[in-house]
Amino acid sequence: MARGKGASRESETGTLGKVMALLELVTHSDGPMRFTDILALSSQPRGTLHRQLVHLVEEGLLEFDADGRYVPGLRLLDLASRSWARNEFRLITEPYLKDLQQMSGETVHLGVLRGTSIIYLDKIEGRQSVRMYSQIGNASPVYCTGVGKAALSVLPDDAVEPLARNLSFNRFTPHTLGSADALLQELKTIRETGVALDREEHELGIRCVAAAVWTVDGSFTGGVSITGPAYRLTLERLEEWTTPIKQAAQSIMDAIRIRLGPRG
Amino acid sequence: MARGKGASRESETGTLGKVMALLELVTHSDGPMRFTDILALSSQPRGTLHRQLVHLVEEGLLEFDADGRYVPGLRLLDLASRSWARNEFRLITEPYLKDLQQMSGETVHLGVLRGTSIIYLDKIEGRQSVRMYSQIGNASPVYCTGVGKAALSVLPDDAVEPLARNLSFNRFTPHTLGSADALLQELKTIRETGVALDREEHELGIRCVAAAVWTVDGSFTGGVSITGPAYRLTLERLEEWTTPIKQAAQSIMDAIRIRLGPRG
DNA sequence: CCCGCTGTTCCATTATTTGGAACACAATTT
DNA sequence: AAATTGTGTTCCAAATAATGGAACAGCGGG
Repeated sequence: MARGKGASRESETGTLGKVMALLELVTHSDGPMRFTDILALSSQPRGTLHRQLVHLVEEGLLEFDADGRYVPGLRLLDLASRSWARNEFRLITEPYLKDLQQMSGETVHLGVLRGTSIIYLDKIEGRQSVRMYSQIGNASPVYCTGVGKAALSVLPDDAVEPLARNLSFNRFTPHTLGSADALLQELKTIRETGVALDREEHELGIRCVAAAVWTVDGSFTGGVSITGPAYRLTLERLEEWTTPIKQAAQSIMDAIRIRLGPRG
Repeated sequence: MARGKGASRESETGTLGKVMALLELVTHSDGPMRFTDILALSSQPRGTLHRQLVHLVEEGLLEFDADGRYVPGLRLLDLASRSWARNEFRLITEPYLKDLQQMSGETVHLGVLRGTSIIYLDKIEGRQSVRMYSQIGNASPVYCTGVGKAALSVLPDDAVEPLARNLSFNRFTPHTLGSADALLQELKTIRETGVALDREEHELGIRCVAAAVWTVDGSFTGGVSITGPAYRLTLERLEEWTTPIKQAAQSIMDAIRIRLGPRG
């Protein structure tokens, strides 16, 4: 009942919430974790922690490797592949992504806003696309990705402000936006031009142009982007692509409206 | 304590088990489900079911779309992408898969046995690899895939028998093996030749050669395969590839042994 | 042989889940 | 328009599962 405006991380979902926090802990770590590693990070008594881990392993969400360390389980893959294969927005968007890819020759992404992250829902690469999963599903910060900034630019003001204020700005490169004010300022420009640029803000040598894609009912807030190495994606190039990417975003939104009715 | 030999689906993992069963139900359905749809399939009282769904939604494992239907949540993507990116066996195997792909020009898979399914851990396609996720993470039956049969062929006898007896054989094509006996018979041949063939047993027009990859401690049982359209993968072609694929499997097992110590 | 580190088990206490029933609300039928 | 059926949501005492402290086991090193 007491769901605040989003200040403190409250409302643990009973047992499930605790177990998921644990799963997230192990999944987001850099490598396999031993019991003690987890114990140190989880602020739970040993007995409890142990039982929760056993449950997660029994469910296949974690695995207990031969060296006695916990690693993410493969059941997650199965669940996720179905989640992805059936995603409505991804299915609708797919052909437009392909068009953008062909037009530009560069890598094209579809991302969606979840909390303070962008989750990449799809990715289409130029030639030999080898490592796809490495990007799809990845959660990246909103404030240093083209799709992230584009998505924020179409949120209502009363939603953007608090979200921006709550971010912790990690300086990935010298160009990364470093404060809520800087971000809000940039969003103004994005609203005027209709496209968001990532000028090596997340990774040095990588630039991108993005346009927002959203539904009025808020069920989807995200964007599409064209990404590539800075030496190919000169500022002139990016400029050239602003029109096609805005058109693509518009076409996608039209398609969503047709497929999903008046919600869009 | 009472973990039977695998006869009846026992040992619900307390609350987590029930909730995961629910998540699986929704995730494995053909499309979005309404509350009532789920209620009909879940044999739980409305109140309970409702709260569980709310919890799953709060955790991002399910989403409640604008039409009031439940769909798999995107948090699964994030969890899975990390599970995949870090998977030890996949990382070790990757270069060998690439070699096989280059040698054959066809699609190459890495799969691992989980229960009575093969989960595809990796896939490398020839040219434009567009739909990757659609295969990675997918769980396919053991008895009608090359990787599945190869994996079974290296299990100890006392493990194969009960597993085979418990399968329900779904006839995907006229060539699908239809009984435990047929499967066990085929496994004999596979043990002799060292490779497993899929002669359009899962999908008409698709053939594959596979070789098993496993560790003696049982922490990995799976295989690699080369898959493609029947008109290109003639029986002579498959024959040609038996040696390279067996060599690749052996190299992978050597690499595992080196990386993981004497476990392999 | 003893010590310290790691992981596992036990069980009374405590908190959460359960599930029946009542409550809303909308769409359909009479 | 009123009644009915179908859907989804809320409530709360009873049943059940999770908790967590402490004791137990195993092992490698000093």
